[in-house]
Amino acid sequence: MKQKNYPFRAIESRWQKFWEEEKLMYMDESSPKPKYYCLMMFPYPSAALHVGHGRNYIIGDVVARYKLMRGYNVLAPMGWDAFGLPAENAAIRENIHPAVSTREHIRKMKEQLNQWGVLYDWSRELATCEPDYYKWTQWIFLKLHEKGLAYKKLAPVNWCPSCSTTLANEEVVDGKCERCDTLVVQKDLEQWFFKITAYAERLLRDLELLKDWPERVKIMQANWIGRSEGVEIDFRLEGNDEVLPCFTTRPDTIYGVTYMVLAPEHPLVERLAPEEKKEEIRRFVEKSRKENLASRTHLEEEKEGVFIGSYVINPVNGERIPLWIANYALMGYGTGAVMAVPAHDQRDFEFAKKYNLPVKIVIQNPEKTLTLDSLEAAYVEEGVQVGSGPFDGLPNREAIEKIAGYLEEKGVGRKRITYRLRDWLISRQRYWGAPIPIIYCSDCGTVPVPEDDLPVRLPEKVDFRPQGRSPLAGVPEFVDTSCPRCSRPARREMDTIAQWLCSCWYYLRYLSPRDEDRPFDTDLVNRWLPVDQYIGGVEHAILHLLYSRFITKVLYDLGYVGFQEPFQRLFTQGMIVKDGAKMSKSKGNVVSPDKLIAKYGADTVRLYTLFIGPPEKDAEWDDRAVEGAWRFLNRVWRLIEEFKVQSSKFKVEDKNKDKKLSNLDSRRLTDLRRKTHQTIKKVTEDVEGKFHFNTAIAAIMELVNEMSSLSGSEESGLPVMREALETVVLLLAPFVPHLSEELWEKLGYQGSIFLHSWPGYDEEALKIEEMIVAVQVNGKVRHRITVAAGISEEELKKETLTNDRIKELTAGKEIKKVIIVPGKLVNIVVTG
RNA sequence: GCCAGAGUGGCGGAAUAGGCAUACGCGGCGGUCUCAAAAACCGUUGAGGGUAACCUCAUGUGGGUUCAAUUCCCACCUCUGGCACCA
Repeated sequence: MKQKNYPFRAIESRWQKFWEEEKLMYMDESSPKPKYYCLMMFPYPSAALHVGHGRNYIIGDVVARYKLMRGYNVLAPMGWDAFGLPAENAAIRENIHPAVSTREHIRKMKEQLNQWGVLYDWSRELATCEPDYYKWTQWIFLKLHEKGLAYKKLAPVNWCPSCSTTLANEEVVDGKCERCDTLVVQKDLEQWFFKITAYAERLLRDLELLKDWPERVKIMQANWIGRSEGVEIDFRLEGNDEVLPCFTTRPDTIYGVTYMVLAPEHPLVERLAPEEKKEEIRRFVEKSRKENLASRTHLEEEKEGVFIGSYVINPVNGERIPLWIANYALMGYGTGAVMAVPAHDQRDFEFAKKYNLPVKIVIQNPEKTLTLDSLEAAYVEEGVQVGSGPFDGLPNREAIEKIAGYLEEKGVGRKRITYRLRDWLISRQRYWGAPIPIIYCSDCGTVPVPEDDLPVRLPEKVDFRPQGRSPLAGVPEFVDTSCPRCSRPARREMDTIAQWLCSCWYYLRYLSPRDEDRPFDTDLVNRWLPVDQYIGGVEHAILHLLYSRFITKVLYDLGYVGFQEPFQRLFTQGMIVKDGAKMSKSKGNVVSPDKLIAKYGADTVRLYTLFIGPPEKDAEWDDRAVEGAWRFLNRVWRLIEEFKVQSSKFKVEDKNKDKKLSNLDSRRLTDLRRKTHQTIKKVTEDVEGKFHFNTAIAAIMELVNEMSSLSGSEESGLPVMREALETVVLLLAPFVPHLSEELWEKLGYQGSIFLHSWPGYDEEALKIEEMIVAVQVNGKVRHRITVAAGISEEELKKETLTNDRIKELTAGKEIKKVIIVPGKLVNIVVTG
């Protein structure tokens, strides 16, 4: 007989059409079923998707379809993160208007999603570049502005020379632009910021609420926020009453301060320098500004500095402390001033050695006495206070508290908490983004655009190629406007909003995507959020997820939403790599799903993608291994074809399984029934728990293997066979939906399998009559015996010790101990 | 440097409230079908030894706890990711 492959092409197109017509995945607002919001991170429409991207959508689709079968009212929407640099750069490269290329990319990607059999409620589709969406992104900007959380200031900011725009701190990776790897430089620019630092504490604290987030994502966010407790100490400037505050986490080392360092950008530098030093200092400041961020913030970089020429006074002992500026002090952290304790800080130590500054030991090592001559590195371990006046003899851990208290009492310091987190730079000098809704009037100053005037539309006819200033500056119809307050001529803000803000709130918009009167419906949103399951790549651990949490908290404070965290559960899937590397066009290792789908169908690609390994881990793609998934699906197909032939031969119409099952005589059938129910249990647990689809699929394969070996059985076995087959099809449904629908129909059912409920298992069927127990001698498995399932420990012991083979193995030896592990093994400990 | 996570057959990976290591799949080998090949199907497959029953060795390395360790403890090595002059 010629083996025929199953006709996946016809099956897949048939069911894709059916699902869309039946609106299978369209959420029904009036449904009484419990809600389930299953959200996948929406993509940038910049290029065609590869199999690595597919993993995200396939996992999400499995979860959505599974929840559908579990009787939930599922919301699984999809949209497009369409604004921002990737879309704009692609547009520049292809020399097509971003609006056109974006639309084209969306069309292509949507087609791919459809081919994968991934379902969404397309009636809720949105794109962040549409005016009816970005109108509300602008509205959020205005709300933050109203609250004093959006401000403009002149500051040294990250500038990417290649992208010709400023970047947020979070977009600078290793001193390079996250997008194009160009070295980022510092520039002084007037830019818009969001005061995310005002939420630092809450963003950190509320991580504890996120019980179902991966631990590593929470750790990454906590590190990024970088809370540290310390003291801000006032150092008086010598010769006047001005005070220079300085943050430290080590007040216990205050007696060891031998110099002080200011960041080159520190505003006091210019003023404090005496006339004869000004030139030298100006040159140093210039030089360190030119250094890019990458080298300014790396340990390996040589520390350099210049003595300013003035002094400050140590508040605890009145010592005169020289003031320096150095490249290793950062303006953005603490107060931009560092009290230097070379004996107990490695950076200060290196700097002091280089410039011959004094070193003073104030924490003594209790193990091995430190001396100035032998000190080769800063001593940063714990120890005992020395040379610290009234605090001598205290363990330094205690001294931290004591000295902090002492400084507060004296009024020269206060406990403070600082964060590594900086305010979020939100303006971009690019075209493809939402215009910042601000107008500058020479009389009224900075005026927000009134809500009624939103959206501030992005003009279409613009030369959007990067030229170092905002492309919108070249569009007078856009820039020239009138002041909303006094109606006199005014100018619009020409920068656009960073794309990250657009993706900070899209999950709220999905509930009422066409609402023209408000960004989202508070009632609806409170009913549907937090998102039950968010699925996406770990690369967004900080940027997108931190920003979204921030915006949600702001909206909560403003009373627009009733929850403080947007995403209840988060799942971050691993990357799919090829030849050990991330798929990329430049490496030429991109696996396109199109060819594979044409050859094997979407179900095979889905099954392999899920089977490749645990979904939270990276996995290596192997084209050959796809065959395995393909072979398996064909086997399932054939099994059902054969079953149909067989059952028609016996003319079994009986659907009453229980009656048939009660007089089963064949042991193999009992075993199959047990396997069936074991598989239901296993698959359900794997899907409910950690999304371990790989082991769930392996379990189904085992069941199918057992059925194959049982082919050609007698008539009485048909109901058991039928139950097993139906189970296989139901359990496979979320993974391989097209084939499952088709087989479900072949088994005689009408309507979508996803409207049928997920199978439950029968505890009775799981029971076993006898089991195989491993017998160990001194911890090594030597034999196996078959015993009744309900056997007592005593009986099992007896049974084991009287067994001929065991007697042989223990002959001439003294049995010291017998260890019984119920249901698993017996270990006989012998001597000799 | 610091913080996570991970090291298991030729390969992807199973199994950790300690209890039969290598499930499932890929690849390999042998067979069936075929003039032949491919596909498909069936069997076999950790390494070494033995005619065989069986034996020995194997979960990154070295120790430890235990009747029993991939799983727990200590030290180290390697890889991946994040952070990295944050005072």
